[in-house]
Formats: sequence, structure tokens, C-alpha cells
Amino acid sequence: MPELPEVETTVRGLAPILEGRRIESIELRRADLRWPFPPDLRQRVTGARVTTLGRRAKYGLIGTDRDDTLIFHLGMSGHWRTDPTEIGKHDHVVIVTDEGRRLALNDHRRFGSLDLVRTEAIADYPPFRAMGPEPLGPAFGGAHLARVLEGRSAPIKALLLDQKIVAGLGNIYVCDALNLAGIAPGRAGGHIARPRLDVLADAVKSVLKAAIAAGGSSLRDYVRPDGELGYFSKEWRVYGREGLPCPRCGTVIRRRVDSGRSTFYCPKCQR
DNA sequence: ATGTCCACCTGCTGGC
DNA sequence: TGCCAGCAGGTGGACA
Repeated sequence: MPELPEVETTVRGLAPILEGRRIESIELRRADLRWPFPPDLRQRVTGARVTTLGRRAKYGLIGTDRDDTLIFHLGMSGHWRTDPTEIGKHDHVVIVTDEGRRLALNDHRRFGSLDLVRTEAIADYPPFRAMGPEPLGPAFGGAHLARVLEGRSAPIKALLLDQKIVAGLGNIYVCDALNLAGIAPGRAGGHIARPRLDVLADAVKSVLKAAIAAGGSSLRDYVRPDGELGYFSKEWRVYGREGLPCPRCGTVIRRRVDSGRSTFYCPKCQR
């Protein structure tokens, strides 16, 4: 699940547990996830007080009063479990606060990551260096898309998944935004007329806001001991809905595979 | 530079 | 019941 709305929901769920709290301990139950943990992470985090919770694209940011920021990525299967009754084999990191609350970073596929960077150098964190604008921020809109898509021949779906174009979209919300905008996923990015780029940018914002709102309405259930969710999947327009009617025109939704990833789309009204 | 594909890892489901 | 293929929300890197 972890695209931008899920990370945003996660961060909002972590905030009341962590904000203002001292980190009593952090246990690294293995040496790495996707990459090795910084060797001094435990020493630098233990005893620090959490000052801020934030998000950049699909990364969660936990700032401390030692001018360090913990940066986590949930990969494909990552989630935080709150106050788990038992620590399982995929609970790779366990944080205990000064109130005795426990948070376990669980990620069975281990595509996620946990890093620690100096807060003032956060813009230099390699994944952030060339990253595009936040899709819900003021820098993202039709004008931005027109600028960065000019001359590009790759399919618009692939370009929207490129975090350098816009940061935070994944397979689900790209499929849904393209459906809402009525744009075919295979259309060349540079061959979309400017008015349609305005429509597309609005569609991206709209599907993300709806997903965050759905997550927010179930926030108490999101970061929880048993982890998994499922409440927003009923809101998907086309993703995971092969064979069901298109919400725009009723035509049967199709699925195809592009470079190993499923694309769901309406063959009639997405052009 | 741009476009395309694959590996990384584990677990689950469906077909035989 | 067991086995195996196929599938899964992301990303960096290796190619042409």
C-alpha cells in the first residue's frame, strides 16, 4: 500500500505517539533493510526527543532535538505496528518511547529503508536530490507537467511513476489519476495537449486527496498491531478492477502488463 | 540524456 | 495434500 497517501496517513498516526516524546530505546533486529542501517544510528537516536513528524514523497521524516532526522521508507510491504503484543520475525526495528509506547517497523519483503541524516543536510539525502515537486504542493500543476514532459516519448504512465517528474505517485494512484483525467496510459508524455495536462494535474491532486481523506477517516485503525488495512481499496477507480465497469463510461476495465507492472485502464474513454 | 527491463525479498493464491 | 507459477503498493542500476 505505501504510496504518498499511505505514508501521509502513517506519519499522522505516528505523530501523537512520538511527537514530544523521548526515545528510550531503538532496537535494530537486523543490520539492514534495503540498505545497511547507519552504524551510529542507535547511539545517535537513543535518548533523543522527537520534535517533528513529516513526509517527503513516500518517505517519512522523524526529526529529533539532536538535529538528526530519521528517514523511513516503507517499500512495498512496510508498515508500523503500534504497541504489538509480540515481536514477530518481520519486526525489524523496535522503538520504545519514554511513555512505554512501542513501535515496530514491520516489512516482510525488506524493500523499505531506515536512515539517519543531519537535519540541515536533508536536501542532500541522495533520494531527495533530483526529486520532483510534491503533487499536492503549489509547484505542481499543468504548467509544471508541460515543462517537464516536453519532448518525452515515454508513456505517460511511466513518466508519472518517475519521482523526478513528480514525487510520491505509485502504480495505484497513477492508474486512477489517468482514468479520472481520461488519458490513455500508453500515450507519449510529450504528446498531451496543455489543457489536458491541467486536467491531469487536477486528477492527480484529487485522487491523492481522496485517498488521504479515506485514510484519515480510519486513522485509528491504520497504524495498529495487526498492520494491514484495506479500507481505501473500495475507493479505487480502476486499480485492481479488471472486468468491472469504468466509473466514467461503464466500459469493462482492462489490465495489461508494462515492464512487469499491472496497468488498469478503460480502453474506451481513456485516450 | 532517455527509455526499458530486471533484481532485490517474502508470502499468498490459484491451478493442477 | 503438495508443488509450482504468478502476483504484489518501490526503486536503483544495468543496459541499448
